[in-house]
Amino acid sequence: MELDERKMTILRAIIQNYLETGEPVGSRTISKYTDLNLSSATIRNEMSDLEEMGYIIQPHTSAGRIPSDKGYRLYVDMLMQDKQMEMDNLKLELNAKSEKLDSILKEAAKVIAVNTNYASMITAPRYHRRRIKFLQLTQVDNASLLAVVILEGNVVKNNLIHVDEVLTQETLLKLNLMLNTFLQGLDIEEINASVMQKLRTESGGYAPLISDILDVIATSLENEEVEAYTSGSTNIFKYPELNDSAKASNLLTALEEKKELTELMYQEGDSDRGIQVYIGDESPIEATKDCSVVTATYHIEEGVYGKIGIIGPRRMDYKKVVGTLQNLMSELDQIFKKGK
Amino acid sequence: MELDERKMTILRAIIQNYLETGEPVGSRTISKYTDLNLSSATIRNEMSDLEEMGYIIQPHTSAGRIPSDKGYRLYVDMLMQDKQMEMDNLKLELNAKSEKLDSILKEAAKVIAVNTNYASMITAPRYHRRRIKFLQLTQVDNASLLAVVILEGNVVKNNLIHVDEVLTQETLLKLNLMLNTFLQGLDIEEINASVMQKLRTESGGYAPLISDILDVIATSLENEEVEAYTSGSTNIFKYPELNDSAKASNLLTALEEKKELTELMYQEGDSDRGIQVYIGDESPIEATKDCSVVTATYHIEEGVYGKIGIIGPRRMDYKKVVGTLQNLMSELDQIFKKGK
DNA sequence: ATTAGCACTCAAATTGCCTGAGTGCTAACA
DNA sequence: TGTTAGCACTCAGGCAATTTGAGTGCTAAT
Repeated sequence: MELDERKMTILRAIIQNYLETGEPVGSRTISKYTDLNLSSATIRNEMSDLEEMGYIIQPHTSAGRIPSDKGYRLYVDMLMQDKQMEMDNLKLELNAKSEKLDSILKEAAKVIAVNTNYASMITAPRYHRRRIKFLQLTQVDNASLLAVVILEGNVVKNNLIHVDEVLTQETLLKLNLMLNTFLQGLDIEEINASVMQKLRTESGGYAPLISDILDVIATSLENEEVEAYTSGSTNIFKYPELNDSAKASNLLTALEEKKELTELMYQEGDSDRGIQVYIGDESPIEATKDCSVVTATYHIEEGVYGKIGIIGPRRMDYKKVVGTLQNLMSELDQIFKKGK
Repeated sequence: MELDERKMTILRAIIQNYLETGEPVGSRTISKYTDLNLSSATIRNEMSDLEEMGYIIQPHTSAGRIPSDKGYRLYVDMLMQDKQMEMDNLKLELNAKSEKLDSILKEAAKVIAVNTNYASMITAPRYHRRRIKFLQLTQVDNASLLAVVILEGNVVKNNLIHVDEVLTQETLLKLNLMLNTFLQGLDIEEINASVMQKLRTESGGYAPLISDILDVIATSLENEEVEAYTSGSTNIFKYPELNDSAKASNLLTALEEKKELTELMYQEGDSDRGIQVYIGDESPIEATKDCSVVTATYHIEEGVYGKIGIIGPRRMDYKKVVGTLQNLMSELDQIFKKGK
């Protein structure tokens, strides 16, 4: 059987109607809805065909039809082809003077959630391949040193390190110089045993201190779970089909834990494949089997990028979501470019 | 009418039973439950009295009784009097080497949520009256300065500031020295116009830069919404009485927004009144009208403290919750004392 | 190829009935 | 005078029967 023009029109009508109402849609509705001027009976025949082909489903005999995952998939693929999305013009309202990564991200998550009425999540750029740009030790008081590490992309990490002795200004200066000389430009994985060994011998009497410092820096950078911010998770209550307590609880737990979702977002290998859409069972993780997830990538610079995700019901307004994401992506790209 | 010993026993029995089951409790249950050896009929009479006094409520004719807010209140007050709480011994598993405030707090929130099976929230210590301990500018690259501010309690804040010119090492050193001399030991509110004026004149050619810097520092410290972390918000699904979608949605929104809850926690003026319990309508905020909220204070040092809150159903296991909070409070107090 | 008509199906809402838990009251008892 | 047994009454919740209405599939006519 062939998926001709008319069948497509009908399918699209079914999907769009279902997106709006969330109720199974019947033949009569379609007959009025479209401008095909066909009677409900004809539509019925076509719908029967569409069902046979697997694009729509009858939840039970004598109910209307709803799109299957396959149907959604077709619809989404069509959408993605005509790139011309209408975008509402969203703006991040940010404190321009000082750029704080996390507040940008939080804001972005919120903007998305509010605009789309779905749940959103955004991950901080991944440390992976992020290089050390600058590094500094400072004596804060008798017992503690402050270690500040700035990574490419101007991500700042700081750690307090407890020490037993007070270091002189001179020693600190020496240590700082040394640390920077040896570590600048390296990414975390490149700080291997040989580099560390060299540092230790160079440091003269301060080998144990250096070890400590490297240790703290390394663990604080490595152990870093990818930071992630969610927003609008309660939006899911707006969609009755997610609104039974078991499903809602699962989803909310996933949103609270974030870990699994982060994996989902990064799971397509490391490359940036633009906007990805997971419909229902297509998703590799259990928690979102009843939802759709749309993810996108934003860039800070070569090899440093983060992800944005939108989680909503299967009958998500894909058009709007994709548009919003594209918009936000470019907005973020711009912000980070300016920051450089 | 008087609330004699026997009535108290019965009331306590009713509450305890209701805490366990969540179902209205009837006279027969109590007759068996307590060791008073009274028939259900007698209990009925007593219950009728208790209801008249407002300690218990009948959700509908011919159902059992449930505690009223007044009843809970009495129960909680009694609890608070015999301080001897059993505490399960919870331990924060923390990376001992570097102490990062936010990870301690996150961990604490989680520990509470897991231990109690309620939702928890913890706020970072309030900046209020927090003094500047140390302050440093560093040139990161051609276009940006890094400003690190360490506050009492070893809370570290950092900000990148964009500049147009490259400063020499010497200038930086001078600026740093100056900033520290003038600002050390001040709290945010003490940085007033006169201090700023003095700084500007002292700085010679760098007045505009200084203004910028002060601006960034001040706004970043002032605008800081009190940071707050929540955990276990999905625990509320475990309690059927909160589990209808309207209530759940409200509560979860409040937990996500955090703002209102933060206000609740700090609303009792600034002093530390130990453990506070808000039962149902006693709470000043709308979102928790169907819940109980228990808050406690932990201390970092004089005048610097944060709050912990537990949000659960009215029939919360107050005994356990209060115990857990006391335990955690002392645990936190200890951690921060060690850190000093 | 399209349509009107009709019989059929099934979920959801409505109704009525029953049951069991629980109460309040009264009269009897210690 | 406080306690208890007994009984009538209430009401939520569960269950089954019934109705309703939206929607389908099929067939015969156009």
